[in-house]
Amino acid sequence: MNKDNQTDQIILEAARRVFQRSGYGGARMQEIANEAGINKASLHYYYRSKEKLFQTVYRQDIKVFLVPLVGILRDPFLTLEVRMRTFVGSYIKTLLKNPGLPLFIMQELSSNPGRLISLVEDHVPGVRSRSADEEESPMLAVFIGQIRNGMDDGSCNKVDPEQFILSMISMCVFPFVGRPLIRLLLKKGEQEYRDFLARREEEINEYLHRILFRNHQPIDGPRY
Amino acid sequence: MNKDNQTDQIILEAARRVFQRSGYGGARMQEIANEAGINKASLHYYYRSKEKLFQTVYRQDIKVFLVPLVGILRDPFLTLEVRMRTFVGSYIKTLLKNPGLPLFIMQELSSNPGRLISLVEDHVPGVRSRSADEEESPMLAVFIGQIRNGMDDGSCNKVDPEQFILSMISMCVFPFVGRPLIRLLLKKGEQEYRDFLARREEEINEYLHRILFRNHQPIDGPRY
DNA sequence: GTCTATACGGTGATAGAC
DNA sequence: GTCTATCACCGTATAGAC
Repeated sequence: MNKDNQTDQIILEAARRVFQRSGYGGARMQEIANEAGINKASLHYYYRSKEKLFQTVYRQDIKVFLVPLVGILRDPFLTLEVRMRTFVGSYIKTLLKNPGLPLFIMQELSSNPGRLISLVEDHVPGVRSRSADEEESPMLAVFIGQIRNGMDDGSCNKVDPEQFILSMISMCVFPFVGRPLIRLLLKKGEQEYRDFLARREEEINEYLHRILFRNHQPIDGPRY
Repeated sequence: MNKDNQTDQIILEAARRVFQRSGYGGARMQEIANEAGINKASLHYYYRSKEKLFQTVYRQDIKVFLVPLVGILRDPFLTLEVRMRTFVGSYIKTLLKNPGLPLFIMQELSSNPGRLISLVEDHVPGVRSRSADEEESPMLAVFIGQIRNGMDDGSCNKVDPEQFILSMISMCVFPFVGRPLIRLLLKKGEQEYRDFLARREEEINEYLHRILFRNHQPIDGPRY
């Protein structure tokens, strides 16, 4: 093993795996130590407490999970079509690389909102302002505006923009959150399900296109 | 307080709330006792161990979560359109009544698949047979068959049936799993988000219709 | 059936040698 | 920086009075 690999990084990755597997309450410092191949006391040397270690991991994970999402949703230079395709593609790829991420984030956020909400807000600019001088989240303003414009000029079908965006996110994320249950339902093995997810990107793009641009010709011909 | 209310039922409901809030690892027997308004020792009198209590709760929750889903997916007498609308309507309603259910189920199933998979299989007939004499889950066979028929006779657009069904489930369930994050993203208060979810049923129905029946006229006129 | 008291094991955290 | 040994506490579970 390369000793040049910083020990604190090794610990962090081990902790990430254990926390994602078992959650904060279920994780054991001993298990993290084993996974990192070091002693339990060293954990406390690098990260003073379990809570501190957890927050370090969670902060990074939130960043990985939210930054691509937020960036693409807000980007002022993307057209509506490109924004949607970019979002779906980039998100599925991120999640294929970190399959356990979304469930972990939702789990902890849900069981302890007060403790973690500020960590989320650090990566979601604009949500903090409760001043209500804007009716909608500024993060979605551009996206929603494009959909509204499209509906006005007839290039888009009628949708509730927020419901539409939520549907897009749902189709991308839920297959990872519900993985064990869906695998059971579809009777798919581990590798088989991975392939299924990899094919999902273009399928979602097609669905979104039909919802929003039904009156136009499909971009691709039939594929089945 | 009415003493006729069976104590074991009161305990069960208290345990359900605490387990859903904190997960198995995070739940404390003391907290459950407080929530039930009784002594900690009485928990062990009615349910010998934490594990036993948890399994009782989890078995019921899985049933509530899966039985409507499975029933509608398998029902041999529903047309394709009615099956979809029934599924979405019944599912959103179930989840509005039990908002914490899906995250709880996925969480525990994911952190300890081996321990709970058999509880799921009890309520999902057919998944157990690994004999592979059918290529697909028998539970989805009818549904998938209807979609295939529709594609063959031209009444349906081309979709991957499994991807389509997964998308339907995703749009229904994810808004509940990701509740805290979505609320932040959309800047919605608790009641506001409930209203948003209540309106979601017809929106999803419209989306599914556009995906699968795009060439037909929409059932309703524009609503926005 | 419900309580108080307690046994028992495990867990986070620290002290101190090396 | 990394280890062994140990502490203080907490959580599950049980014993036993009423």
